[in-house]
Amino acid sequence: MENGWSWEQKTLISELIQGMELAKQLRVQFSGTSSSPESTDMLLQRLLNSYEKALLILRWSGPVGQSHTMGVTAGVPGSPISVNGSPGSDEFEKGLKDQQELNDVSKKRKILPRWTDQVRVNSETGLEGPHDDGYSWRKYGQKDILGAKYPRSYYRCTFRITQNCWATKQVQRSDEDPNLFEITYRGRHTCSHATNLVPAPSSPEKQEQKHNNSNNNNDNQQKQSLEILSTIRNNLRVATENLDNREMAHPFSFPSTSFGCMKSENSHFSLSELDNSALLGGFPQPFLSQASPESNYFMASPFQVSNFGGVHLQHSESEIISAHTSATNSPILDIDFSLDPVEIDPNFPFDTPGFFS
DNA sequence: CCCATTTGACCAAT
DNA sequence: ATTGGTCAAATGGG
Repeated sequence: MENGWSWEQKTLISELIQGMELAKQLRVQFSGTSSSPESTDMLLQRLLNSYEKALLILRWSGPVGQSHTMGVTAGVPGSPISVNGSPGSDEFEKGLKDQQELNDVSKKRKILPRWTDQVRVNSETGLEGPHDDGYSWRKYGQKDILGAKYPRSYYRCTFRITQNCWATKQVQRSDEDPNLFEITYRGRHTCSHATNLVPAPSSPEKQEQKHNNSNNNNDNQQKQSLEILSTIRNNLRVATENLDNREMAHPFSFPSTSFGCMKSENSHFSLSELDNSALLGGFPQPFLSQASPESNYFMASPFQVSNFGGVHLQHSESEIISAHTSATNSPILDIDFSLDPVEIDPNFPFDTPGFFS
């Protein structure tokens, strides 16, 4: 299956990614040394931002002749770490095989898009874990893995119930390098259409959910708004926690709510990020922030990329667009009862709201 | 009291 | 039977 990208485009992308990876490695090295001047960090960050933007622009313009029916074709993958031994092509083949099998026999297995990312954590900077990738996760399990030194943690989206968001992730600490975490994402977030959470109560205190509820379009959203509030609370908390980091150097600060299940503490969003949010109808992705591995792929082709900047896409179910856009206001229950959420993959990547300019 | 995490049990896939 | 993944009761924090 061809994804529509020309060879030149692919090459261009890979070159950009490579440059970005190198820049990130450089930054890691610099951040290790205490003697790195502040300006170096900032320069590197700006360098990375430039890469981000370039990649974004490239992808927004899309592959040549690509039909944009699927909306955004790809997000820029996040936080590529080292290029070390990433089994890119193997994974690609694997994904391809899976996909073929999936097409041939409609296996009723729940195969969600899955990709892994690696996050390195500066252990001494008070950062406790790789966990803040911009989404609200709820831990639901932990398991000792055979042959692994550290247990694996299982997280699901906080909004699984209320918004039928089936994104999950697994966090596995690396054996040899305890500062390295491998995070496997499964499924994508569909929780952002929590609509009217835009009014960011600048006071995170327990405002009455009921009041907001009247603002909410539906009746069954009571619990939802409650969770939203808690998310907002989390946002604020995290935002303050992370202030110590290098993130301070970043010119853009986000209104700390607004994005569904997204947390917005990744303050080094670039302008392109803002554009994203707008284009995607409030469905931002924490692109590329080195601290935010959550890099959602939104691609028309199930396996457009196999190894994109350190993010290994393992396989991806073909995207089924269940278009509950803002027009449909009660999509959750509908999906809940009429469709198997897993099989249908209620993810609605983006119905290309952004492409009509 | 509410909510998130912990943790052993359970289940499903090899 | 073993292992990875999820559930859900218990626990603990705010």
